Amino acid sequence: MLDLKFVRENPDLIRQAMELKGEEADLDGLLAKDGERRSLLKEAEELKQIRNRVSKEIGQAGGESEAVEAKKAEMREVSAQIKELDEQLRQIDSAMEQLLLNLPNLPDPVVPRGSDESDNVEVRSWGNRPEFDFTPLAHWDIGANLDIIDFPRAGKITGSRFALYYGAGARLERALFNFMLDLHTTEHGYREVFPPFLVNAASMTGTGQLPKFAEDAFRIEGTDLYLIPTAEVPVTNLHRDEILEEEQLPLYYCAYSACFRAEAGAHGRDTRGLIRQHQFNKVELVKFVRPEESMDELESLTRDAEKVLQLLELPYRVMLMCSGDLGFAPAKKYDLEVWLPAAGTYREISSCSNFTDFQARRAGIRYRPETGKKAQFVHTLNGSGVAIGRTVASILENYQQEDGSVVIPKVLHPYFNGRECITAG
RNA sequence: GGAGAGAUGGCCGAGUCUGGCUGAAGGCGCACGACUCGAAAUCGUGUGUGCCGCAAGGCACCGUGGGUUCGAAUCCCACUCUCUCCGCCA
Repeated sequence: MLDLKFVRENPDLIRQAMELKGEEADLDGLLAKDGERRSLLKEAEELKQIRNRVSKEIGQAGGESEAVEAKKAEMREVSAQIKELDEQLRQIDSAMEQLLLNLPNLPDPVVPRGSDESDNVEVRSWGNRPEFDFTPLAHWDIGANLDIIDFPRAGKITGSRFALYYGAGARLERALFNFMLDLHTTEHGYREVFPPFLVNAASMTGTGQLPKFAEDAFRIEGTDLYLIPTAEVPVTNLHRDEILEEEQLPLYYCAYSACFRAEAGAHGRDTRGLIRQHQFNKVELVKFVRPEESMDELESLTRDAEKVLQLLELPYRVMLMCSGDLGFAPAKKYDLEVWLPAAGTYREISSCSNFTDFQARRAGIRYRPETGKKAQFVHTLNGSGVAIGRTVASILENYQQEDGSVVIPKVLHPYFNGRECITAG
């Protein structure tokens, strides 16, 4: 969310940002309501001032008299007017709130202009893509051949876009999030959090999933609760409506969670395999930082996520998102894309964003720069560290052998009792 | 699920029965000043947030939302959350 005063004073900047991001929002409607609100507010407050003054007089007068009765009668009328104005104000406020919640964050000046993913800029790449002297299989075939991933039965039990793991497959999933949590907590200084997987609407609004992206989330019928699309939601909302001490910053958290996404609007895309599931596992990194440090913190957050892929020896590249592919809430974002040999493409496996004060303002997360000074909004960041399902897909494909087996990345051996290879049977 | 208690400022905690001069006593913490070579202790002063306004100033906020009243932290209703006891349960 943007500051209302800022919006009022810089409508052109907002218009430019929406243009760059390709976002639509009713800015003119918001500005019109803002003017209307201020005049109503003035009127209401003047009446309240009168009421406060006269009520005090009535109290001081004590007892009953004709003069007092006259004042009461008069204030009855004033109160009725106030009630009416307050009702109008309430409606305008909530309408403005909705409009404000639908304005996108401003892109950082360094973000390249562009309309879609083809305009993203490769910042660096790492690792050597494996060369095969056979035709590499897609991970869903490898998983089926080894009998470690079962899509048909997951479909029977639940439906499409769900997966079921057996044996070494299940263990690989578990090994990966243990490995990632261990790495981030011991090497990168993150505090581990194990959050609820259901959150309320206020939390979803705080991080920006609501109100704009309601159809992307699973909602529990008859409740105010949503299945989390990412641990970003519960973890960022840890400090909702709090004022942090400056010495606490920066705060680094990492969390494993299952993630649930409705994938509305993705019909027919990535229908096979682990790439696009309604439920997947992920280790998420979340930071709360001082505003002046957030861009540096984005760099180190991205490096922390990259380290996972480096240790797993999976080739990847880092993409700087262009304005058109940036999305609603981030000011700046890097995607990590991992190599998938069967498709011969890089696929997003992590998304690292600096939201500046956009989420902090929605969620009321502030810090006090100096005792006695005014509290101000922190900057929040998060990034996948990394998505597990896509990591499994990438490992199966990059580490596959001609005989159908899959070598287990070295760094995972301790999580497999030293086992080095997944074979059929 | 049943019975009861509670929710007040950064924290603790009065005020609620008996509505008004209470944005809210007192304490802690914090900031500044005095004392000190320096510190502790002590003393003094100050210390919430948001909104409107060029300003002076005004308005709002005592869990949330309604209601009663000239006037609500205080009375009434609903809801949410917390705690205690009982029941049930992985």
